[in-house]
Amino acid sequence: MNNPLATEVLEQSVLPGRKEQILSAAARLFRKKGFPSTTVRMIASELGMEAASLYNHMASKQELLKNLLFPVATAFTRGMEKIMAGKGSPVEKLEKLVLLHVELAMKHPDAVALILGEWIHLEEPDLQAFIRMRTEYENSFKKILEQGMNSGLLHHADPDLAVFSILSTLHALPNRLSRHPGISAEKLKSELVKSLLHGLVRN
Amino acid sequence: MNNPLATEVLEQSVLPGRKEQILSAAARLFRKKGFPSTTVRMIASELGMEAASLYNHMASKQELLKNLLFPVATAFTRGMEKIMAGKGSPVEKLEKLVLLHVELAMKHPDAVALILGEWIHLEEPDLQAFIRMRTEYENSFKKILEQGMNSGLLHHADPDLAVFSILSTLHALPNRLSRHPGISAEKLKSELVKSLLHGLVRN
DNA sequence: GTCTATATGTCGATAGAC
DNA sequence: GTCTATCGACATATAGAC
Repeated sequence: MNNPLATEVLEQSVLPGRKEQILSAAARLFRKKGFPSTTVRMIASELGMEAASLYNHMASKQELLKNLLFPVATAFTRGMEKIMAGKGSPVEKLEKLVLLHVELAMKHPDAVALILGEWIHLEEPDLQAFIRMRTEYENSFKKILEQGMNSGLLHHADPDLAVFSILSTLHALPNRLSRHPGISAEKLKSELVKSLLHGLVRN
Repeated sequence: MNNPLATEVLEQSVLPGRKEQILSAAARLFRKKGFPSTTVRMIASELGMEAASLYNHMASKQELLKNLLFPVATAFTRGMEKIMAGKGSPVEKLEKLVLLHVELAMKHPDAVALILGEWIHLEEPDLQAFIRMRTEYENSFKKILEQGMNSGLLHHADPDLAVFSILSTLHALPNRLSRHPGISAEKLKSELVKSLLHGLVRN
């Protein structure tokens, strides 16, 4: 990881410093209004300061986006590595992946929400780096699905389409959480596993 | 419908006039770069003209977004009404809904892609009107799911979460199509039905 | 209907006082 | 570390010639 702030941001210390406050406000605004429509004046206003003062804590607005997206992407990558290296059947690994998405979405709803659409506003070379991380994550996901299909635990289906289908839902989780708050991670995970893995139609 | 262009746009005449060319270029750019980051100069440039000339065919950039989003929303609403009024079991209706999303995503990938995230850039009162249409669509979707659960055709599950899960995937369909082109609508629909309705895990 | 020229506003970012 | 003041770039949209 090329960003020393990553763990700091995601572990969200109890007494956030100015940098953490700025990132938090930026995440909320980027999510609500989109990155290009969010002005540095808005971010400053959320913290009761002037726009110029922000530049004592950051280099640019673009840096804020980068420092939100990469810690999230790294957290997903680390989670995937841990799950792939661990024991368990492919089905159990898929359940762990669902839980990973649920937990990160609950812990950092605004930052996680940005991976749905705001990553397109990254500038090079960060944009390519981000896409690369996403592709690797999807490939790992597909590998687990293929293992499940080859071992007979899962029905045979187009693995690319299955990855797309499951990840489309998991990426949208922050939207779901903001509309229906107060659900537990375990409950949400088990409902998602039912819907995503076991299907709705009765046999 | 308050917009006389709607059917015209979605039916995409074989010899598109200037207005249709502008909407088509705008949709492609709004999708690729986002609405706020797309400039009217870019749209004009795609058609080999100057930005000022665009204003002979439109009132504002905002109007372009509106004239792309509402025809799409209306097409989904009309499709839903037709399916709900028709015959068939809840499961068959769900399959028809999947096909509706597949066909609209294939016919108008750029415009349909905008309903994923760009609708937030609508201005009032259009924003409220759009959200209302979306909520009604989701309620109809939920009603069909509940009918399936009550009649024993579907497993009992949280209907709100099921709607969220299925629609998250269907809304992302344009992304899937741009990455894996060349698939037939019927093939894509049947794979999605397998993945979304029947589940992956073998019993 | 398209052009050049421009009005008007806001953006991200910097300079320099305190 | 926060402020006021401001720069230069670029945005949407308009005016008016052709």
